[in-house]
Amino acid sequence: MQDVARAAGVSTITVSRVLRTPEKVKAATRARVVAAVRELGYVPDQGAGALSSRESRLVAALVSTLSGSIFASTVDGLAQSLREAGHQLLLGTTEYSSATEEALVATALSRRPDGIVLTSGDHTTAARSMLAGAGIPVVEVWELPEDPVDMAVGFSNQEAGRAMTRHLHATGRRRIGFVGGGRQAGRGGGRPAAGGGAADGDRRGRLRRRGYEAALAELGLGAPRVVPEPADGSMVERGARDLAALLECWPDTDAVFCSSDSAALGAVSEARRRGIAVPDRLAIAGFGDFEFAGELGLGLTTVSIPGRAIGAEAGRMLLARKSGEPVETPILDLGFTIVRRATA
Amino acid sequence: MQDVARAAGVSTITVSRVLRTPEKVKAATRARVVAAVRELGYVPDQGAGALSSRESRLVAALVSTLSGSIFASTVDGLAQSLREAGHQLLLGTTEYSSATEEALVATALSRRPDGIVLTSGDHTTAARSMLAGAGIPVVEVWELPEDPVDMAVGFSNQEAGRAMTRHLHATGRRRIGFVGGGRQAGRGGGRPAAGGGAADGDRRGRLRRRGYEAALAELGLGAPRVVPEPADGSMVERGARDLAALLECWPDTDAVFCSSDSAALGAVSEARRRGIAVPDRLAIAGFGDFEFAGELGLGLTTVSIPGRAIGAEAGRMLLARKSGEPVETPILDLGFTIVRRATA
DNA sequence: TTGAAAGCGTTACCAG
DNA sequence: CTGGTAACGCTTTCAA
Repeated sequence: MQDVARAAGVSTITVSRVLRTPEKVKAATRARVVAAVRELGYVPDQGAGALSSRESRLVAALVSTLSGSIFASTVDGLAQSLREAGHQLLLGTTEYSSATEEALVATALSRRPDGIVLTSGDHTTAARSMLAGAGIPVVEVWELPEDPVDMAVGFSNQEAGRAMTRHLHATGRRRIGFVGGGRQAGRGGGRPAAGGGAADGDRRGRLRRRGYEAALAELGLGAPRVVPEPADGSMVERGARDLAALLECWPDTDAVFCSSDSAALGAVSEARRRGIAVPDRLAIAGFGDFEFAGELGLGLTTVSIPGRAIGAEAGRMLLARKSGEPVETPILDLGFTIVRRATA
Repeated sequence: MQDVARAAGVSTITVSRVLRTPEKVKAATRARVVAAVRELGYVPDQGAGALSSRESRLVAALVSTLSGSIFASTVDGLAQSLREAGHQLLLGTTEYSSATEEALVATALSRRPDGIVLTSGDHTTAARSMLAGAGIPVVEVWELPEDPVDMAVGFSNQEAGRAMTRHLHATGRRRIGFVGGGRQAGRGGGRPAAGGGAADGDRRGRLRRRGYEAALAELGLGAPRVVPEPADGSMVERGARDLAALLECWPDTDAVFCSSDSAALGAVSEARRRGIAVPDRLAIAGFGDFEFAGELGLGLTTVSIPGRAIGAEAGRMLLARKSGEPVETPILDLGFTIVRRATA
């Protein structure tokens, strides 16, 4: 910056002003500075600027994973809305471990971001207190926590599970099972089904399952039909194996709600292998409306989630809050849509 | 940091040492400092540290998009390998515009990252010179550019196109078409098929198409069969429409190589709609080995790419270079695999 | 409209 | 093993 100042015959602060508030500098001076900047290929150091101005123009996002159709579009939407507002995105992946999340919250905060986005509603107490103490806006996405740290954008996973179960009931099904999610709490054990494409944390899957169970109770459909210990492997494989196990226990099952489209894909495959007519003998519903859901005569009935919009809104809320604007809906429910296709 | 120092009865530099090089501080002192850090909930400011040490522990990644099964796992792999090495990821999305990329290169460099990863092989001259002038390691991923800026990790898209075309030939096909990629250069116009899920830039699609054309020539299979102006819309839709158009022009086509699995999915759907037997009457091959490729009796024959490994390797190369280790293979070909399933 | 001085929170360098 | 001092590159605040 000093080089630029020297070349333009001004002081460094004038260079700074040309870059940040050009209208406050006389046109002639500005032109000289701009020329010098170009000439020297000067790229300002935002880190130094942040240190001085106490504004980093950085937003951190902590997601469990990017693989597997779930959060990628949310991050994409977030990155885009931040870019348009001149902010940058610091990304961390927690791999579904809240211990890792806690560590990442610390490293993220050490960059002094102007805000932070989390794709998880449950945090360690240490993480929560760091977040609260950071004094920056926090947005939790993809669910609507009962006890949000600050703001939230998402939808009710429980309502989604309930709604789909009721949809299955409305189409005449009475013996409805649940596949591919909701590992028992306290079960411990390894990370949730890796690779899969649908894993989005036990927590949310459990919420959808709770909605399923609530609907069963409301509708008087008897006890839940869930295989106790989900298989390992990818979500697709798990959907297949869970369905097999489920039919083992309850052969008369006439519908299953799968915790993700990937699991539903596996379940549909398994049903076809067994010669079970879908949906005539067995209705299958998914969750997520992944790319493949509408294709191939598969026509998967599923729940569609506005993933990209969630990210974009999170960015907007964060920046609004930062610039002091009041955020009218700090807990924003973007809802979900039941997409009725062929399988249910 | 001063507060911590005061609380522990030491100087700030000792606090710094406890945090960065604990072994250089006497155990007793260290314990006092650690206690004070915990007590006060002190989180060091890495930005300030970076300014002082000229080491940001930040790596920037510029990808075209995260949506759509292509780069998500690469970014995931990168984030993970960086995290394990104590570095953080700064993410930007270019939305397939090299003008946006140029702007993002500038903003990324303004954070003084220790390295930068790009999912594109073509950059504006301005971008190239900024990258070269930054004096940091650069890794281009997902292709092996002829004229790399610095290092590269990926595979040959052209070879992949050639290999799959030869595979189709080896299975007896002689009238082979190409679907779903390779918009004509210089055509201008809007961004490449959005949403799709398979779009990974015109450039790489074009390379695969070039490989397809090379194979046709080598094998004496006549002129390429490509519809001149690809349809808009999602990649899946585009695959369907392109196939329809292709069969319009060359009704006797007996195989198509689709530039992505999404396009192949659309093509398979279209073929089924038309009652065309796959693969008996028409073989269909994809690219990418997306999650759905192996399922549903679809059994899509495709090309599998080690996306996650590409990201992980990119991180490793970057950090190796940074720490002065020699990088034995600055242009790393991770190859591809032809996955033969049912459709071809 | 422009500039000088004083930091921002940390680490490098050199002493002790 | 520990500390003082001087940066790092920028912006804020106050003057001119």
